[in-house]
Amino acid sequence: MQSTYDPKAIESRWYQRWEDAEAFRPEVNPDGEPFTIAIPPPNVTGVLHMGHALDGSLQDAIIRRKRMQGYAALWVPGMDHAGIATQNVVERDLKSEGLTRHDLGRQAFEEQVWAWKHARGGQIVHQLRTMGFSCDWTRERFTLDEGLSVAVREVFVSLYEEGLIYRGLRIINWCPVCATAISDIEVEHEDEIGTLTEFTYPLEDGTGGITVATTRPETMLGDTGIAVHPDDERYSGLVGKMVRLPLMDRLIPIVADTGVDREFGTGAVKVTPAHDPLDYEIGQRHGLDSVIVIGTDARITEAGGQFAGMDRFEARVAVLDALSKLGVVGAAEEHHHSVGHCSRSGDVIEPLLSTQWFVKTQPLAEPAIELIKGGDAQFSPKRWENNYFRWMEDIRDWCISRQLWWGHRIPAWYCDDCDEIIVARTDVEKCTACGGSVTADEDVLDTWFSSALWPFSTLGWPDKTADFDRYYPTNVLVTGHDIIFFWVARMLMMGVKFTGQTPFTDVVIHGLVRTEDGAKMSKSSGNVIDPLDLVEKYGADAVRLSLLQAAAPGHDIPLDEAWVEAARRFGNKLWNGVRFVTLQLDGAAVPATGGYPEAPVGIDAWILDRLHQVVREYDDLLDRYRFSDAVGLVYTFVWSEVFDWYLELSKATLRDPGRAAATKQTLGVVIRDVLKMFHPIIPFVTEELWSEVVQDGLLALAEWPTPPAVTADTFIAPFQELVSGIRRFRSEHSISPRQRFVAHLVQTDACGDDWWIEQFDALVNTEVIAGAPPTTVGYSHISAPGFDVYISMEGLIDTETERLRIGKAISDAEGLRSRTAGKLDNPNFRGKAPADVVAKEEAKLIEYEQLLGKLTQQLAQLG
RNA sequence: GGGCGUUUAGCUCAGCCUGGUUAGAGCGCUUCCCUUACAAGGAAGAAGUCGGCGGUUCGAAUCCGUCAACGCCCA
Repeated sequence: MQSTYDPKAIESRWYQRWEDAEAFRPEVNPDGEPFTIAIPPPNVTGVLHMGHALDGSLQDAIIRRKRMQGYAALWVPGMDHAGIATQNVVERDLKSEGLTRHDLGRQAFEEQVWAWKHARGGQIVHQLRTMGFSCDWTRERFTLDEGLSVAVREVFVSLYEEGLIYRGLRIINWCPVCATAISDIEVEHEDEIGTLTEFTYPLEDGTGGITVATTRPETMLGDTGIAVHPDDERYSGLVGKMVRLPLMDRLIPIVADTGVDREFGTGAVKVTPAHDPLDYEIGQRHGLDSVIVIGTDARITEAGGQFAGMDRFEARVAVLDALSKLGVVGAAEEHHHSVGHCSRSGDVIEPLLSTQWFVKTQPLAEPAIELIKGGDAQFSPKRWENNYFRWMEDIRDWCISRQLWWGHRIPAWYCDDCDEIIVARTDVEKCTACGGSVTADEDVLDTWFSSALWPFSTLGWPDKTADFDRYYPTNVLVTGHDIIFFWVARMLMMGVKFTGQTPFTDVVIHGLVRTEDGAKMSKSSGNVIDPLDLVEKYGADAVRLSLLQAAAPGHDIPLDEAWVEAARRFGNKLWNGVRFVTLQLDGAAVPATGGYPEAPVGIDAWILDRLHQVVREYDDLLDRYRFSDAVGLVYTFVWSEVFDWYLELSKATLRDPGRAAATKQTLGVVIRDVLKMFHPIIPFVTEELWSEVVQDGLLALAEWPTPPAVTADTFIAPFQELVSGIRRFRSEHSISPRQRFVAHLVQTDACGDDWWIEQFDALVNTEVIAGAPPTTVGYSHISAPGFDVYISMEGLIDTETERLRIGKAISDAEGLRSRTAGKLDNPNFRGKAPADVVAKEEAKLIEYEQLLGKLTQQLAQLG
């Protein structure tokens, strides 16, 4: 073995071997109970970022352990087609050649996107391999695959037939840059400071005017009414009258509507039904016209008269200016309001009256809420359920049509001769009503519509496939809290609707990876940390380990590169620990399973007992998705117990021919089980080390450890305390580690063995004389439960320093004693606390008092 | 306006669900040590009134209430 750990060399060699062995196919455990995870599909345009690295590390930690536990573990990978993003990428390429998609035409454009997908899309799939994620690539899926497209069409048509998908004229969110409608949750609201300006519209009868206020003056071109609250006495005489809309010279009515907020502005509002959701409702109730004055290109339409062709923001200024000239503009004041922006392009959303396809979500939401309430599925951490319920209980219809060319075409055809709309599973050529020719709907579906089907469409649904039968429903879904609404909620709705059961039983929610100082990573602020850079620098294992260490349930993770570096150092530590073991074993292989010593004693029994406890606790934490705690547990166990203590202690035992064999055996199985425990976290280095230790088979396919319970003596903790005490003593007296001295060791409790005497040489460079305490004065005294050590002060110890050392020890011990005594003196504590807690405190009190007695005596003996 | 989260060592964070150890980790800091597994290391140490106030309890970082600051989501 090399003396240093080189992640790059190791990581390049294992992934292919795993795939060659088909290790990631569930068929490796043909008799195992199925365990399935469907990956949150990354965008086909995507490249690996920290979010994917975290999300994948969590899923891999879960699935690798399940595989080792004998489950038929399946992690289904794939990508989604990312309608808008992918179309944008290809359009950008076209633009560099001076072309638009319209120049190519729809079919040629689609071919171009497929060509792009095959040539340059899906980089992320290879990057996921770099991270070591154990997906079954033979089952990789893409949302535009034929099978998944069948699923999409089946769901669309079924929902349409049931009346849960409809086509309708509604105010939708229009993104002028993306040139498509988007759904409500793709709109991000930002608080902005606008100007609330008052205008006065003249009454037709010449008896004055009515003053309204708006932050969007340009929309007045589309006003078709004025609304006031019916109980608003200021305007009660005006309801029913007509006003003359300035600039447009149009007569519009004043109506009374309870939807008007009397406190806002003047209490009278202009009504623009085609460009505001609330106005649209008012317009509907009062039969007002809807005049679209801002088009899909965000410019004023022909209906905007003299302003036609002007950009909406230019028009805002121009309209205001024109109104000023008419003398109808009144007060203007700063106004804080929320403005919707497209989450993809960032452009200001234009509310626009438009005919689109919608999913009627409420009937779908109710059973999906029940899945969680009834315990068929649960969020972890549980508190995210509240978030889910709040959104689901107030859910609004989902606009699913997109004015794009890349995606699942909406399976609707319109008769050219009659009013018939045909929605069908197979393509339609003739009108089913009149036999006339038909025109296909131009639009495609929201990408999330196909993603909502992912857990079952990837397994072959709607066909009754063997995979669907065996691996559905999936067991765990791991994702960030940012897409609970976009994806998790919709999968639950579609899953229960179409398969009759929950698509997954556990929803593990994790946080977002942030920068070291807690800022959100974003391209625009240039603070993005590329996981592949970190992999290059520290190795994929280090990236995985550091993310999992930091992954406290459901919390955001500020990523400090120092953690990644520390994680790589752990890899080096593990590497060298294994190197020590293999040197001791001198070429002998450790069995892949079992091989535990029959009747271990001494340090072997101690470490095997700890191993047993740690595996149990680790399993419990992982079962509860407490990744940070679980990793912390085994990390500390390996470094602080196995390496810092057991390995050091074993050095003495290994020199003893009578005990070396048992310790070698113990070293082998302990390190082997450590590799097993760490494999789901850091697969590459553990697999490499497995090939050195076990020398057979793949760790990825090895059995999860189940070390037997061991009865261990309890001497190790006091012994550790004693060793630390002597080391501290050296440090406090500035005694060089090289300076050897004699220590009289007195054992006050029988330990049943004298193994520790030889340990002093190695651990504290001290010659030990065991037996009775020295009778003369002039000794320093170090105690631990069961042990006393006396060290001659002559030529070694400065009396004044020793006085200070003992004085400090006394005050520390006195603090502990009084704290414990205080509890025990309280009759309520004795009366109400559980007996074992009381007993523990009593034992502590005795220990502290004994220690204090010894220390006081020592101080007295110093003179 | 509604909901959620955060506040613990110089820095970045665990621990709180399920109350009881001398409150932990990494990085940083101080001192010593290149002891043939590892200097990417070892040993020892300093460093925290657990955001404020109030309550429940024999006992609170942990449970409850309240206030403050910061952050996120929804409207």
